[in-house]
Amino acid sequence: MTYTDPNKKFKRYTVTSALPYANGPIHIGHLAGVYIPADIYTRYLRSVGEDIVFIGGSDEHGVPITIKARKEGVSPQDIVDRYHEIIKKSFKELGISFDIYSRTSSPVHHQTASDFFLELYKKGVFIEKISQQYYDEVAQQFLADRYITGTCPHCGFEKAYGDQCESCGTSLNATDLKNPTSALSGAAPVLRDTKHWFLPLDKYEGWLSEWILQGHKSDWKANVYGQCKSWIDQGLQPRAVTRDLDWGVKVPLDSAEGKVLYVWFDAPIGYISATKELTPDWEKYWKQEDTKLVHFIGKDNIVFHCIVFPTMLKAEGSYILPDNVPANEFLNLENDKISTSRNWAVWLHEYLLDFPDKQDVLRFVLCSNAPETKDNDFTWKDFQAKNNNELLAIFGNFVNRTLVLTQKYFGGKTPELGELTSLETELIAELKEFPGKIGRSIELYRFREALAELMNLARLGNKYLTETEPWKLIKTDENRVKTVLNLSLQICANLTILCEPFLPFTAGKLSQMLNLGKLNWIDAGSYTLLPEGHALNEPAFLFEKIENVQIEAQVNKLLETKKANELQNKTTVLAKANIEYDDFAKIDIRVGTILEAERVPKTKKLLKLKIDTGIDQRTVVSGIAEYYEPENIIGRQVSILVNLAPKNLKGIDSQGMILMAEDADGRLCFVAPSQEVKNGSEIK
RNA sequence: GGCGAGGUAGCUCAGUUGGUUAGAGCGUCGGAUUCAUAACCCGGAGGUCACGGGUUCAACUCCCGUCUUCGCUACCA
Repeated sequence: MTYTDPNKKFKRYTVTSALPYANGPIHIGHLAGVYIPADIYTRYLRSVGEDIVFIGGSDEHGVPITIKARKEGVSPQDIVDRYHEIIKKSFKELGISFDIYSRTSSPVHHQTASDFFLELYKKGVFIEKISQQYYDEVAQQFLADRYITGTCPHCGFEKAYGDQCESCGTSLNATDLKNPTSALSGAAPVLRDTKHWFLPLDKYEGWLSEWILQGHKSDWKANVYGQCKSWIDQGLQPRAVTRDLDWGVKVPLDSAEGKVLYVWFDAPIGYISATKELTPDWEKYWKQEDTKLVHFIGKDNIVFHCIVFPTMLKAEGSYILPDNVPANEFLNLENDKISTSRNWAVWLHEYLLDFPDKQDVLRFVLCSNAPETKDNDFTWKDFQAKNNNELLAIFGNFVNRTLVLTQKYFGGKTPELGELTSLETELIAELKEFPGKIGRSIELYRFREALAELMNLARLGNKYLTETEPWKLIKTDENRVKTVLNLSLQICANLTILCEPFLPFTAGKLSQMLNLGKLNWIDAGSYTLLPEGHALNEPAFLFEKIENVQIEAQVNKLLETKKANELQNKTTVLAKANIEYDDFAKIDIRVGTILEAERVPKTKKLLKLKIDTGIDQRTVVSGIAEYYEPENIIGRQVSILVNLAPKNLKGIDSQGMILMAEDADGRLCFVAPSQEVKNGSEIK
């Protein structure tokens, strides 16, 4: 029985958490954004007595995994096996309570995804398109964009990938590359026709608009709603659901040899296949209108879960749609973006080793600091402060002082509840409100708020003890002390129930110390959870202080990473292959002077320059607007490549290229003669 | 440039449909206390609600503009 659905519109819940990509371990960003909120939500609903399945699993297909496998000389299966195990184990140790943690390489998933595709195919949902794609004739296969390297058409970097140039950061199409080379065989690939199936999102625009823009205007988070609106308003395009690749779910059609489902198509179906693996009753969790489907994801996944996947479900026809998609923003680490490739992260499996038995500390910190409404920052100093000054000082300390006093005065047995003063009746009335307040916040996906409310219950307890001063009263009025400690113990019992979704390990310890049986949310709010004379177990600390040395060790670890990264940045790009003098002689570089400069409207980086090259005056468009103000560069001498074929940019014919030096972080500056020379002077 | 989400106390965040004196936690300062892991409890200080206009009797809240952070997207010979 939930607080926000008193009429019981929903009879059961399907909660999914984004499938982590199995090419690396889990870090705190994943946890704060997705898994901790999802786990709190799930544990709460279980405690409330709802029928719920909590689904997770590894996303194991896609090109990056095949690339990593090639690099390491192992099979893609080896890669996903490795990370799947690390991820699964670390989730379990943190207490993320999946009902099933599956994987998309499982046979059930392959079958399910395949069937799903076939069903849409039979319904005539897809459109087929033939396009040209690079094919490696030596390796006899089509090449994913990532498998093609070549010269970047923008910056000339020779090892740009087919989807992106790592030198200038531009995203590319493989067909943009000059001198494309296959990473498989080293051969020059050729363009070949290939057929692919597309999901025509454009045809569902009207429906999406009605369902999301009208139907979920008030209950979806602002960031989620806004992002969806932005996509729908801009107009949706058909999206390819298949790829030429041999790692993934095979396209179940005769004419689709060597093709697999595109990873974004197969991954969300993983939620369904995992449910299938979990229970033969899976259909009621996916196909009955009285099931509430909730996707926990990060903001990078909004479009897939709000637009693409629902369109797939809608097109299939027999599935329910998500009721909510509570996407979180991003978590930063020590003022810098978390990055797997730069190793700038706190890795869960490392945390679990460095801070044994402190799962709840991480859960607490990441929940209280979760990026629910905007990007947030994790710092080790804050981690320490939250543990020492809140979790320990308020929660742990209250429990400890209550148990120690009970041990001391009453031999560890729950004393009897005597006469109640107005102080107690107020306390009892307040206590009664907590389950509802916390529950409602959780149901509305306001986990920070819920956790803060939980802490307020411990505060209430501390205040009660301070106000009644049982350590003084014991000398004069033992009966009164019995009442005070009885109620304090009842608060501890309530904390046990209410903290479980957030701090399951603590709940376990508390339950053991209080010698409690299994209690549920419905029991909370009561002041008679522990009967008179109930024997307690030996008290122990719930939390321990985190010392400066431990924090310094973690900070130093990050500083090391930073140093290593800087070193790496300093290493310059390797020299290109040798050329003959004749090749160089073809290049005509002159010194010229900037006569005019203005911004190209509606661009961020482009300046339109008029250059006196000594030969002529010509117009050049240059991407330097982020580094130079137009008015500051007029009259400057620059180097200009004058015999480059003209190119039209934003409607302007650019006749040449200004030479720029670029450092590791992409900053540009002019390359110019060290003293003024005549315009038109050759550079050689 | 377009779109989306932000910009509120030193830090992390609340502020519902515009309505007394803008709130909370942590930190800080002071007090009280000693049952408790120097913890708890009480109190104080601390805010031009990014900035500039406008609507209104009244604006953190609504409208317009500017600056700024993050994300997506375009361009960057």
